[in-house]
Amino acid sequence: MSLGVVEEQMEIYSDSELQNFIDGYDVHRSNWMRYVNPARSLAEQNLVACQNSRDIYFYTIRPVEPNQELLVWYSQEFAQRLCGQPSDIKPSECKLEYTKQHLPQQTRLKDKPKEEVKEERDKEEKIDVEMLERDTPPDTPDNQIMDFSKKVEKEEKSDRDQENQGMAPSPQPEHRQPSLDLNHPYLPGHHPVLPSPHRNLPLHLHGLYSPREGLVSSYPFYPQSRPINPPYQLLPPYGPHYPRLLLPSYSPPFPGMLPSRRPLHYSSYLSTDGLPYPPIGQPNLLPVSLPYPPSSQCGLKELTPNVSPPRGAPATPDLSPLPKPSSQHQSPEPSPSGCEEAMNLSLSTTKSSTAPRNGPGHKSLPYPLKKQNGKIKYECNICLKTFGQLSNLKVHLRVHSGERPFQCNLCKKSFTQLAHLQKHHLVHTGEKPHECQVCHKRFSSTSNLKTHLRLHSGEKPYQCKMCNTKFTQYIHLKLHRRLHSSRDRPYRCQLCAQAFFHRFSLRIHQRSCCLVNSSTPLNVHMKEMVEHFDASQEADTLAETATGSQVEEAVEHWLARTLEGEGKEDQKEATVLLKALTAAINPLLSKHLRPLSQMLTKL
DNA sequence: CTGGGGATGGGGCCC
DNA sequence: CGGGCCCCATCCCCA
Repeated sequence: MSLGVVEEQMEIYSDSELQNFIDGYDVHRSNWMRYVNPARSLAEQNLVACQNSRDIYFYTIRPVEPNQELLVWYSQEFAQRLCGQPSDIKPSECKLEYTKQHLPQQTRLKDKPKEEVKEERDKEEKIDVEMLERDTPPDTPDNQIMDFSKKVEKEEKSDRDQENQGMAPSPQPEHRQPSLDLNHPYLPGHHPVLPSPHRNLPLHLHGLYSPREGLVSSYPFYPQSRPINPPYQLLPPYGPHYPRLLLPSYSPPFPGMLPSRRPLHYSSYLSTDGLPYPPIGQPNLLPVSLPYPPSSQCGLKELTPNVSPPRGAPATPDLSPLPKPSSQHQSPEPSPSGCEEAMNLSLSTTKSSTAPRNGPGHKSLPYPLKKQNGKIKYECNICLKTFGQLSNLKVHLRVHSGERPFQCNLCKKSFTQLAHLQKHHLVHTGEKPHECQVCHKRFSSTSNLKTHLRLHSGEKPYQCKMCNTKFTQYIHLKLHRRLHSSRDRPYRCQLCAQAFFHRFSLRIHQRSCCLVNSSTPLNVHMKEMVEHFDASQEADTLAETATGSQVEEAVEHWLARTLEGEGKEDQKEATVLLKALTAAINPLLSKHLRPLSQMLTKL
């Protein structure tokens, strides 16, 4: 096998109905045909394909040596034969649709009048041979291949008949190098295309469809208005926080293997356990791209193309992560229609079944939808945050992608939002538009003014729960807390090593939260409460020899003070905790401790 | 150590 | 859908 195994998926349509389907993805179901690749030239081919009715046959035209790649040259003759078979499909009605996302717009060809005639004939009946392709790192085991294929899209009329060999970029030596493939099979739509003819040309279709024959290609992510040369030439490096492996929106090759979607993080895919896909042999060789599109032109106006590219590569919508499996396709059968449906769990497809399929978003909505309280929420697939508006999510995604489209032309700092850049400009101008009405001191930001206003109002919203010291700024409270943690705590629990200032605190701790499963959230909360009480004024004023009832009284007092102004839910929870605490404090109540602990655990 | 201010990040929401 | 505005949170620096 040469570098870059290309596996194909071929679909034969008649009257827009899937008639036959050859699946080369499922290693368990496919045969040798999955290893058939497109030849780059006529001379290279060692395999010839032909269609007979709804079947596709391949035969060798020369000896195929071991480890030699199976290569098919889809010649013009083949196209004619394909359409001319005595099937129920008339030759003149043959149409092949082919789309590659990363096909550059340059490869499109101008319409030719002949094609229009053909289009008329297309209306009667047609064959759609969909070829899906994926590139695989050369040494990726077959059973460890992720589906990088890009499903063929229907094209709009204007996109039809635009391709022929002559105007396509001249073939170059094939670059089936991992370094390319690993980064770019899912180049964002506005990103450039790899130099490889494998990307630049619909290699499968070399010679298969001349313009006369109505080769149809559509590049839904390369709208005509989109500049050919994108501002960012290559996928920029990613921040370490960003998942190296992101899934395309394309449905999995093994739908039945999909686990329940919830909760599903990207990390889930990275895990070796319960992979929805076959294990990935070499994750580093997998395509790296973002699951979401950039905010299209948004922000780019702020950045000239030659400035440092965003760290996160914007991606096309169909780079979205896996759509959530729906109940409609529980079948493990990897049918193409199933794939389609899985992909169609998208906003765009819910709009209208008659909507053109060629636009971005046809295949999948890169923004998983969620319903919360009857309202549609857009969920970030990376951190699972939800947003009420799609635009908010899009902006948020820059956090993960590292995209910072708004750059200051003075200091070259870049920002995720235009508003942030605008605020930043005040640094350079020295402008302080926000004035304190009390002391007339001016501030550059409203938030800083608000913080300042607390000085006048005396408001100190940040209070240390351990010592009740209040602060105007949260950062001050955080710094203050370090003091508590640095103090010596002589009483250490032998079970969990937690230390306390007071012996009675240790006693409460050992009789309550350390007795039950310490990993339950409520128990963790309880541990914190004991810890806070231990550092409180009430605890400090208690003698180490205090009786159980005295400790209990101090706890109640501390809790009441702490809960001042807290919400009812917090108070209710605290009440439960208090019962547990007092039970632990008072030996007479200790007999109730176990059921109480069990109750807490269940909570 | 506390407190004040500057600067920035990021989300919500309206237009 | 994106821009604009507002808000809160956070970090850093310095007195």
